[in-house]
Amino acid sequence: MVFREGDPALRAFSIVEGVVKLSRLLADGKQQVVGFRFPGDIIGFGTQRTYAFDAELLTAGHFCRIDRRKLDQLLRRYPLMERRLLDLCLQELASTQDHLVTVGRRSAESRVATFLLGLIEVHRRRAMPLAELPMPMTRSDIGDFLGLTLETVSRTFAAFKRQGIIAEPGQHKLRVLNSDALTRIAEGDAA
Amino acid sequence: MVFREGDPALRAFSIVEGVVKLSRLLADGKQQVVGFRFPGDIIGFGTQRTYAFDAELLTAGHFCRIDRRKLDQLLRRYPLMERRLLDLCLQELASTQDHLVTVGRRSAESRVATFLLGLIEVHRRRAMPLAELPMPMTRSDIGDFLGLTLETVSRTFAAFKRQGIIAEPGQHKLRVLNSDALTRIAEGDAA
DNA sequence: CGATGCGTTGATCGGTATCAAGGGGGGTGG
DNA sequence: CCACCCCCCTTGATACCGATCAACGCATCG
Repeated sequence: MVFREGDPALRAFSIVEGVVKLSRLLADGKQQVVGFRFPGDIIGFGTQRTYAFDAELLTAGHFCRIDRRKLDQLLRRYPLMERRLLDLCLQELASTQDHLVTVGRRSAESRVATFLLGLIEVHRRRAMPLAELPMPMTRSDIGDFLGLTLETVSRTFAAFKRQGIIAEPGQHKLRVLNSDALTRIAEGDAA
Repeated sequence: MVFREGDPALRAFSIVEGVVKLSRLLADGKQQVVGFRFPGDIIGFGTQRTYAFDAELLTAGHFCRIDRRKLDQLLRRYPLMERRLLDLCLQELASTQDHLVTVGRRSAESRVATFLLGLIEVHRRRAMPLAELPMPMTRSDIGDFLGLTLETVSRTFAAFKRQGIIAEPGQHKLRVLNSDALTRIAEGDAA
């Protein structure tokens, strides 16, 4: 765990290495994953007293820790930084809204396809090799992200493999063989 | 319409009067409502070139229009305002994440109950009379907000009325008779 | 007076959850 | 080094919730 929902928010973290799962716990023990974060992302920044969600490291990794008070000092000295944080926050808001659309209105197949396309996009933006993507999250994590059970996620992965759309050459490794098909499936079931 | 997704974002709006529905359009014509906004809220602020969603007025109302360029000037003059905007954005982010939890992991009954509790909360915070809340959104709007069909929303309202939990004394008017029951239903089906 | 939009209710279907059983891999301790 | 355990994944059978299809009532408006 990096930090937990409700902990006093004493510092922000810039991810140097590793993948982080952000999630909220429900009363009945279920969790909703609100997002995954990758190297270069900043988590836990903001102005609230406590963190709004759990952050858990899915792989080995390390951070650049940023003390909140020092951050505040920096912000006072360099007002432009505040603008950057606002940008960041707006981006997160937009992506959370996107995700809401996915979870609210799409079939299981379409959700999983959207998730996989997102993974590709993350790696493309970081100019990482696309042939074989690391995918450190478990079926259960993915299910909690997409609002599905882990069984449904597993079945959907199996179906995509049968159709030759993806392959899993090893544990937590993903190869995308037909991203056009994924795009089609993500956009709607027709076709 | 106040503005549409993709329009150049030339100004922000502070809602003086009225209820606004924020939504995104999907490829297949469906829409996902990402939130409702009420008097006192500010919409369309930010740093992006274009608006990230549609904004539609559900009732008569009017705004205080804020020119983007003037806003930028203000921000340069009063850096503290930027902090306020960041706060606002973080709050929206948190509420969108909450909503994601609702849509992703809950039953139809629980979603509707959560929606109604949210309505109450909005009015409580504005110190408005709670006996009879205005509820200008249609069943369809509510369905698109909660990731349900309008029929399911209608049936759930009917069930709540039968159980004496709510009443609708008129068009777009809501009376909550048993908010404890709503809280119980919202938290989980058990009980 | 017809048209249109919103709401209600009923019947049926299907997708996904749930329940269940078993396999495999990696880590730990004996 | 090996055996065991735990966690994750897979696959199957079944149930159920909510979507879909359909018909109708009611108000508002032209």
